[in-house]
Amino acid sequence: KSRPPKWEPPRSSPWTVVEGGVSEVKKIRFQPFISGCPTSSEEQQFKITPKTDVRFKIPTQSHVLERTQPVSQSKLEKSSNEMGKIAPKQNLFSKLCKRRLAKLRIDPAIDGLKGFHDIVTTSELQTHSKAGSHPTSLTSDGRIKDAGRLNPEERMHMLKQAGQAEVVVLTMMFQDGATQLDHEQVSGLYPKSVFKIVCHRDMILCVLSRSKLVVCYKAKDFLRTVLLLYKQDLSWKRVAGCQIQDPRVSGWLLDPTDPSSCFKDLLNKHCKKPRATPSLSPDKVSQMALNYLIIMIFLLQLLQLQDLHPLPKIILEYRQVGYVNKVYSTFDLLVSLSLSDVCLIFTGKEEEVVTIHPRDMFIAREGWTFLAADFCQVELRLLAHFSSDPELLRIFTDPQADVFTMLASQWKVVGVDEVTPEDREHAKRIVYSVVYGAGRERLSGILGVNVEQASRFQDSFLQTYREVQAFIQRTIQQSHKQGYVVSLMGRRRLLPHISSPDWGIRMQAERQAVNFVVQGSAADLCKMAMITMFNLVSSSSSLSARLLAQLHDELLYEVEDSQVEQFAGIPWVSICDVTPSFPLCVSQVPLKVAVSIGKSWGSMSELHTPPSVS
DNA sequence: GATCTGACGCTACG
DNA sequence: CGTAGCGTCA
Repeated sequence: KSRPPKWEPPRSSPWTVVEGGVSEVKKIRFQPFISGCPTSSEEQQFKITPKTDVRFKIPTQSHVLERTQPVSQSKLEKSSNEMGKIAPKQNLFSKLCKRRLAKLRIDPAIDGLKGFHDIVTTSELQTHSKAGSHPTSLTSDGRIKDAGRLNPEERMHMLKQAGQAEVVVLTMMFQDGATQLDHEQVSGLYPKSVFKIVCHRDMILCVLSRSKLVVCYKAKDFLRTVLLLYKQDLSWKRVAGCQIQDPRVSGWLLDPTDPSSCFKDLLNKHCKKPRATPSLSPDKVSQMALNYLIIMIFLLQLLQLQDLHPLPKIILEYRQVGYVNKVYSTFDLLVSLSLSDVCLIFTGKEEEVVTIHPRDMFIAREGWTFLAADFCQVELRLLAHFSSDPELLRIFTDPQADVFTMLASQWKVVGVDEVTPEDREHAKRIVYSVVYGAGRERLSGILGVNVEQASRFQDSFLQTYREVQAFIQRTIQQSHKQGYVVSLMGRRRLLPHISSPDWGIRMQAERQAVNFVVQGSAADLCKMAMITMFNLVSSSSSLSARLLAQLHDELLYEVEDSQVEQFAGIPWVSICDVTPSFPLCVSQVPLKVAVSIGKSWGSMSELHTPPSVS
């Protein structure tokens, strides 16, 4: 009887599609689905001595599902029966998946899972066949209509209504007929004029293509699910403009302290405004209610995590093994390993050692290419912008030159050509350390010299870039005065400890102030670029690139091979300053974006250096 | 007994 | 020096 929580305060929403799902971990844990991967029975404790090739497949298994056995109808029913009686509780499995996959930062659901289609089709079939004969809560309610069974005119009518409605409420429906909205909740909210529709594809698309508000519990999951269901003939662009809100989140955003902030309140708040009717007569309420449509989405519990991505299963199996090797006992550790480091794997049997560059594990789909856009030294450039330091600006005027290389050569007193990558990294860390206010001791630790020398270096650095120091002082003063600092796009950071009597605490707050202005602004920049790119791609009819990951100042895209050139040709540098309020367009600091491409993340090579814009 | 939380440690990145 | 994430453990 217990269903997923209804209007509980927002928690970090995992990306589960349907909460609950499989009742027993055992049942799903060991489904053999990779050729070469050991199979197992449910109870049996087993040891796997994986073949090397299996292990190598792990990172590259973006298409594992193609090999997934089609789910049989009987299996469907079995799982649905299990579902019906067991209260959905987040199980170990989903938890694991959540945690592991979060690490990859690559959305597993919208990923290219071609094999998924089979399952989807089956589930749709069952959706429709079951809908008619379905339970009590569905058929007994005359307001519910199965869109799949409507005749064309009726369907047109429904679509029209969906298009006209002021607000559309979406809810997923479970197999026993329960929804994310209580029945009472629904009825109480909109007394007689509510339409419920067991949803149909066109309906969903129609609703999502609207520009008006759509309210949906677990909005993100819903969108993801829809994209997954119709991925074969629906581009995400089609729904890119939809406004879909999760009432929990939205309600919470409206007022985090108000526990009653919920679905109902959200609707009220949203709908009262445009109508501007302070007092609502019963008539008006029902009139308004006509403008709502409640659409139910019938989903099968089949849409479980393990169907979305092969990785969780693999991880689980390897977890069972328990000894990928002595050092890295679980696979997840391998994933979270330093991306720049080399990872050693010792195979169990033989004494053979293989080396893997963790970034190599991420490869583009067939016919696609990774394209990374890196905002070179944004933070330093922003520092130059904020401080207007002539020396620093001068360094950035040459678009070809590498700042840290120059600084390194200056520091080590060697030619620019002689600077090793290590030197460069070294210089980089030193520069940032000094700028952000590292103390003498700390600096000497990083620098690897004694405190005396570190102190000298620090002084000489700040002497060379006088305006930088002035900027730091300015920022600190400002933070003292107003208690907060502001980033480039106006984001504020409050610094409650800025006036602390404790010297240590106060100094820390001051360093944070300086750091935030620069680092926070860099983050603003990157986000602006992401938004601009999103709009650019979604409004383009041809481009199909997807953003895969954002690592600080690098945006990683997956681009169709044929579009690589076009995509790379995008004026990346000007991507950031489309906002009218963006001050950098009048700044004297040129930005630089390095575009690199590669078939795997580990083998990216720079494409070209676009001319900078000043 | 299972689950949540916060401190701490580690890494990467600037 | 700061930020961030994630894992462990009490």
